Amino acid sequence: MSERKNELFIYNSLSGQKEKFVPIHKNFVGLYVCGPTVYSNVHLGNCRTFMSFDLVYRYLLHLGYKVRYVRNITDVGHLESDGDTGEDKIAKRARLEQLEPMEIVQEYTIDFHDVLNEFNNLPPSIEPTATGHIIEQIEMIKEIISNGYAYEVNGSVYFDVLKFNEKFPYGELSGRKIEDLISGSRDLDGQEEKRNSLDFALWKNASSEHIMKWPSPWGIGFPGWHLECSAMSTKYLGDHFDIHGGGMDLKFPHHECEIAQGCASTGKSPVNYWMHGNMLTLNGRKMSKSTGNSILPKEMFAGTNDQLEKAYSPSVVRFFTMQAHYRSTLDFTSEALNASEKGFERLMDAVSLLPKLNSSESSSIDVQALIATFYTAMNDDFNAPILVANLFDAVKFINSVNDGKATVSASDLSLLTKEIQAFVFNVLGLKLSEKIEESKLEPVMDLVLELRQQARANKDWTTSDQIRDGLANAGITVKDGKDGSVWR
RNA sequence: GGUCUCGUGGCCGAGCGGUUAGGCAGCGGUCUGCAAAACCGUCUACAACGGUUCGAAUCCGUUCGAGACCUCCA
Repeated sequence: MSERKNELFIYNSLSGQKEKFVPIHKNFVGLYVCGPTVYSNVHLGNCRTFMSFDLVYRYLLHLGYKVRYVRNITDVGHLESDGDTGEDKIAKRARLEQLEPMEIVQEYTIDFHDVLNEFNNLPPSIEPTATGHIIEQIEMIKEIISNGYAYEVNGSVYFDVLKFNEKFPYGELSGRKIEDLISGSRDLDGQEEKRNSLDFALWKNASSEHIMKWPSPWGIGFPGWHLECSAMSTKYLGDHFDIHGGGMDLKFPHHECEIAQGCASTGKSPVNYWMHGNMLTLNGRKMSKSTGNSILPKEMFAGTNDQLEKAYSPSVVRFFTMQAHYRSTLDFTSEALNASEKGFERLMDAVSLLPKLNSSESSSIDVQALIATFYTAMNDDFNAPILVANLFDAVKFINSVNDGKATVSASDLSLLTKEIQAFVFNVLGLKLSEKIEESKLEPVMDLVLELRQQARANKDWTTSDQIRDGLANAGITVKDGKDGSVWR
């Protein structure tokens, strides 16, 4: 599939248009995605972003790229509020729960991994933590200071945005003009140390009661939030790499600051392609921890949230997110989920049918052309909804072959099977619905269906319906086809 | 207040200058002991008003509505 690599286009937030993807090093891709701050449980909105980039990662792998995927864990330095006076989020949580900060970090890191694993996200190649890279962050601050783009005040170091803007465009990514930013910024407490309110902290002096702190050339303190991503992406991907992703809400100021830090320390912009995933909305509003407008994955799998009619499996939720483009907002409702669940089952039924199909002399449709549409969709900025629509064309074809209303040649069948399985399982990351002890159940079901078939042959509908209803109560659906019955 | 995005049929959601997106739901058939599934057919669209164009959901303008960012958030 290597020739298909040359046809991938990615929407670059920096330029505002789709650009042909050309990696810095042939066949290799460096991908960095901003991870979570582990001070509470991840909600569904967070998960959508990580699923979006999981799709990107998976498709790049499918195209044959060797991808180094780095996604951080923020375990220090993320302040609770603006003005750089707020408490560290993790430290605050630790104080409230009377725990060590690292106990908080551990608890929610495990939760994060569990949930992403449920959604069948591939783990990143490297998952660095901010606290594990204090030295790298200090080194980067030193470089920025020596290049003249940062200054120290009372043991804290701030990035000098106005000075930086003289040489580099600040606000390029988010499309902001520095004058607007200056006039639009509010006066907040605790900013006396800064030369300008736009300046952001690279290092913060820690008060004596502060729990998480480290020694530095400027005294005891802790790193600013924006710095960790710059330090860790540089360490593992170099000072210039291919793709940087994250949620739309990180575009400003976080990613803007990352660009500034990169330029200020190395003289060049750190990233070629910036990608931003859009938000998941609930009741028309962004899902958000701080406003409480969110649903937790565990509530979803258990069906315990009042906003949901019932429980939904991780694969259904994943399929639901894949039916919308990653750059569009997606509205979350039980009704939409129900529709996705039905569609998901139909897709998976067809996929399971694939190996059981009989081949013919020739194919009644152009199978190669059908497969090509899968690539066309994904090459157009990872357009998963189009891919899904095209897969449903394949579903129709598969069912028609199964009904004897269409034909497929042996070679086309093996090709189609290979590609569909690749796109459904490897690219979209969907899984067949979790079946209960299928290996043990299989012979039992064969026996039960055989008995029912005998009853049907004798026109003993009472017995046959009794078996069908009984199985339905056990969560097993029986479908009667021309060539006998199947169950699922 | 500033910057920006969006407004598609009952619901979710693609498309972004000329073709049926797709899924779910609905309706009519085929099949079936019945049901389910599957298949075939079918109905609802592009917020409003102007403009550009041979042609606009798609480009431009205005209005209305919703949302995001500007402050922690994926």
